[in-house]
Amino acid sequence: MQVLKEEIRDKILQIAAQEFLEKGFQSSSTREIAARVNISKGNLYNYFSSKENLFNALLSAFYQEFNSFLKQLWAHETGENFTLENVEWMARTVAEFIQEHRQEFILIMDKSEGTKYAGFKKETITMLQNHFEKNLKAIYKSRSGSETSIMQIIATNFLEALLSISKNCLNNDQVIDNLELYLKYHIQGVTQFY
Amino acid sequence: MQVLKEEIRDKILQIAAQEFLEKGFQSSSTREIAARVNISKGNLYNYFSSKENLFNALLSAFYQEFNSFLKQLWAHETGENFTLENVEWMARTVAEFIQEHRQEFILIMDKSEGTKYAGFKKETITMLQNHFEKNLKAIYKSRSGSETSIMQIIATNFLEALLSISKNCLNNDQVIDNLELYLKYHIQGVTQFY
Amino acid sequence: MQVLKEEIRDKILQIAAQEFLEKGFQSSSTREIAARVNISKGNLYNYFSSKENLFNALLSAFYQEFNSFLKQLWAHETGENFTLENVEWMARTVAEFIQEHRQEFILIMDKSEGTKYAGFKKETITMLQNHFEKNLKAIYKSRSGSETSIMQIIATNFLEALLSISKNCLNNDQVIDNLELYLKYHIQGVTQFY
Amino acid sequence: MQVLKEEIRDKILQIAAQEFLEKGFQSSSTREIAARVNISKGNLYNYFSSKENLFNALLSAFYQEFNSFLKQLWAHETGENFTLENVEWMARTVAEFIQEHRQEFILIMDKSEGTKYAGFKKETITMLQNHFEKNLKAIYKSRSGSETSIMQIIATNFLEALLSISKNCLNNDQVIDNLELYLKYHIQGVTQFY
DNA sequence: AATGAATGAGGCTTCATTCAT
DNA sequence: GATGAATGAAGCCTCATTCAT
Repeated sequence: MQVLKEEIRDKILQIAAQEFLEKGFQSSSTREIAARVNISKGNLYNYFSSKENLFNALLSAFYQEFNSFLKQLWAHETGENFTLENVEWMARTVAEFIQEHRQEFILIMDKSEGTKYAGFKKETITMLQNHFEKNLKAIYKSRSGSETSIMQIIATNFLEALLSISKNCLNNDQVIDNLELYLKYHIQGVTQFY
Repeated sequence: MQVLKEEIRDKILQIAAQEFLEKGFQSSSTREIAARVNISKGNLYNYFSSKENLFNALLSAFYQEFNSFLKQLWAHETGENFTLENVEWMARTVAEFIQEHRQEFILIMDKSEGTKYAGFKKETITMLQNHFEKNLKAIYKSRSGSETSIMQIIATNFLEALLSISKNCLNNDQVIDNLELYLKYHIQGVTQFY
Repeated sequence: MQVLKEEIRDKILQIAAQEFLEKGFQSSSTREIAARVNISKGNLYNYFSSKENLFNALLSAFYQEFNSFLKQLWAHETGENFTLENVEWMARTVAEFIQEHRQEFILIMDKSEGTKYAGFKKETITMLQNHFEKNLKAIYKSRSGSETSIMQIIATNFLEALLSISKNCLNNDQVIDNLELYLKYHIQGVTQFY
Repeated sequence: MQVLKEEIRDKILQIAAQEFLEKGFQSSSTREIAARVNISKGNLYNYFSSKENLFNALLSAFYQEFNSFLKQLWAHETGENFTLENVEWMARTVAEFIQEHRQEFILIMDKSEGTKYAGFKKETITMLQNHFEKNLKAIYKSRSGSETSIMQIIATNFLEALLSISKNCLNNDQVIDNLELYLKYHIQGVTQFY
């Protein structure tokens, strides 16, 4: 029954990802993961030193990449963001990223309650919101600190759209297609505020 | 004694709603709820036969109402859905509904992991999607069962927008304001598809 | 089988004390304690919120008392410490204290590795050592910080003598007898250093 | 290969001794020992068939030696035990022994909880006690089996003094110095009982 | 109806030891 | 001999639920 270490490690990561995706971090159990991997509870800890650690192993690389990715995205912005060219470029860029990081994106945004990434979704939405609020017509700006801005809602939407695409799209073309359509929808909807 | 019982039952429901809203179903504990209600753990089970049962009690009425509400909403649709008048009416109607059912809406959509309502959000999105897909230009229709339609994404967005508003808006005016803005954004974005 | 709460609580404390005395804190197990008390693991935690907490419950009162006791003891010192009268008084005082706190004294001094009391023995010995080093002939004083003073050894001895008596003496008379003898031994042995 | 084996075996023993001294038998882990020796956990079991076995290997030789040493010590006793000469001889003899067997002495007396040597300290104290009780004035003799003799306490002290010196003294001169001082203290204190 | 003690399964984790390679 | 993956019992603790009172 001796199996190569890499194989088992990969299988753990794969099954853990499935479990976490299905139930979220808190509701997943190491016992269940070990059982599905077909190893003993104890052996799991030869590969990952804790449940949270196992979760992090799925995300730490992604975390770095995602932040770089966002920077790169904002950097590309010019005065003419909504040209056809630009939208297409953005759709392709984001689509590629999503395609490669489907699982991680969902995990970090939607399944990380109880881990150090728990607040990441909110942070990202706030970042998007701040970004969206630049150049906003004065009339639509959030009036006082405690009030909700329409841009918070739209930023949430934006992230949820990416999540939705991550959850449901299987191949790259689909992702690009849907993203482009979504961006058109978003841009057309959003122009009235600028 | 009947009166007393009703009081306790109501208080349990109220506190339980708070707990579930804060922590979600799985991470809430009957112990904590009983403690905050100021009754014994045992007595809780005289009112609700299980934790899930208590959760359901918060939602069963809402579940019916929500479905009726949606039907009523669709029923009102005419050929001219996107008139100013219509949008305003819809914003007011939905705002009123949200205002009255804030808690239940958030609970059923976002805090029901581990209960029989766990899949309700997905179902609702599918229902919205189907609705949105009526009258859609042929070119945008989802091509096969397993593929994602742009309308699935937009339906997700729609629901998330309502959730975001539910979570963040405190008074009715705010809800209406934000809903109207969101609907404008949504409609303007969406018209290209029809 | 329903038993009064106090009875169970007392039985837990009693059995826990036995276990801790036999094996020390670290090597004792909550499972074993619960089994010997004849309750479930879970029920133990209705009475004490953790293993360390259970240990502390055995000692917290004693900890206060012991410190007061030492202060009281030092306060009584005069220039003529080694009079027959004084020694007898001290023997009686300490004997009484030990008689009442046999278990706690042993637990805190010898069985507390892994708890917040782990360092208490060392601290107490240092305190005794400092006390003994007052009025010491210059020649016997510890020469540099890192070297051992004979008074450290004698302080250790002093504490171990009390421990030995705690562990082995059953009735009050015995305790007094042995303490008096020990004090004579100690004093006669120690005078040469002053 | 024989040479290699011996080297590893020795290194295991050396590191194990350090670990056991630091943490005691129960709290030391084979994993840590193997890691510090730079061999695999599995290989450790080629040299020692269990954790306890490894502990025993550190002590079995010493166990014999210690008993011989005590016999030799007692054998040297004459009617005039407390002459300056005698005390100096004893201090030197014991000091030499301690200096050579520091680790083993501490291990067997203070770090053997959970091994077959757990009771050795008590046994040794009893042996010392019996020795000290020879020639004791009748009045001080322990009266019945279950009662404590002052000599039990003093024997405990004696052993603890040796332990204290073992733990704290670094070079031979210090050991001799402190032992001599302790013996003076002990003898001067003890003569009253004879 | 009310209490809260009691249960037992399950949660995460560690560790001595075994065993296939 | 050597490796280190694998095991499984045990460790501490939590929690929904039941039950004697």
